[in-house]
Amino acid sequence: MTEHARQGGFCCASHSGTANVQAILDLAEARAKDRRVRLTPVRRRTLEILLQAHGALGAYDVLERLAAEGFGTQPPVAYRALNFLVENGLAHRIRRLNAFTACAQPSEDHRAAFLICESCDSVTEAQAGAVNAALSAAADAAGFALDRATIEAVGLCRACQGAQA
Amino acid sequence: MTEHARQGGFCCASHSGTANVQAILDLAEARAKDRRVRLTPVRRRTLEILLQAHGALGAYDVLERLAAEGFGTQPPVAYRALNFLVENGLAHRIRRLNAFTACAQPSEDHRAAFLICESCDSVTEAQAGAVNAALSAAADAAGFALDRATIEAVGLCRACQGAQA
DNA sequence: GCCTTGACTGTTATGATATAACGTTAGATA
DNA sequence: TATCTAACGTTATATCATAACAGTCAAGGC
Repeated sequence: MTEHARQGGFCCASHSGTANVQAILDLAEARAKDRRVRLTPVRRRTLEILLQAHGALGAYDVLERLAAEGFGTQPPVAYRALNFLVENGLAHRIRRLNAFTACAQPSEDHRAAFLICESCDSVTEAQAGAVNAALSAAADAAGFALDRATIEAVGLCRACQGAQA
Repeated sequence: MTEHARQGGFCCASHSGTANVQAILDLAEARAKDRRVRLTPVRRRTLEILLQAHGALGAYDVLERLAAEGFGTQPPVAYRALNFLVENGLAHRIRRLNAFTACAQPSEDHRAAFLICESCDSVTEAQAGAVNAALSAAADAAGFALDRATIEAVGLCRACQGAQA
């Protein structure tokens, strides 16, 4: 699974609009200040790497890039930065892919659901308000105190549906 | 994470009622016949192991038990049996725990959601009809052709809420 | 400004999870 | 029974993740 590479070909509209990247980095800075945590160089660079990536990146993919730029070369370097970003709502962990992706709308406390394309491995954040509401209801019914949830859908993205048809 | 052991203490009502185990095994046999697949000894035993377990088991936990009973000793033995069960709707993979659990209601094509207790690691299947409906709607809205989904909630089960209060 | 303190970084080492590939065995079926 | 394919068990290796520790740096008290 080393290659989550979707490097070639066209890019989905929602990702890596350059303006957007800058906006998110600014927001990350602001949030760090708010929360009294530090968006250090590795952390910031890790976020940039995720933002520039098409689709989700594995921790070792991120590590490779960080190492190439003079940051540490060992797994904990990547995992720590990634965990920081996840804890601070700047990135998400995609469990099905053992991978991470930048949060597309870090401004909302949005408890995202993810749409993972089986064909091109792209990951899209979906509006998950209704899904989470339904899940809350199901949890309530079971007497379960819900804290957080992983919601990951697998299927075909719009582009790949066309390609397969 | 080798020890998902919740061996001691009381048992949740939904699991390992012995009668229930037999019923599920019978159903598994029937389904195998239906589908023209074989519920071989390893596969059957693997299902039993999952049914007898409290909570989810890691592949290596299952392997250990299988090996002790004279089945193969290497990881693929467990993974193949577990994947067979998952593919045939007799077990579920819990990604957050890197673990597997027997399906509690294999008779329904129920696309389950899971409620994972942070305190005791118990895993409960929840009614997920509404959740899946909401997810389908969100996928539709994004032009995404949904095939299947992972829905895993983390929080506190009823018993552990009491214990923590 | 200087020192203390705690957070952060990078490292070594190891643990945990998962699969590829191949030869052998056993079931189905013609 | 001969043949074919699915399943099994193995070796080997890939992949993902964290524990523990030493050195470094930034922020706040003095």
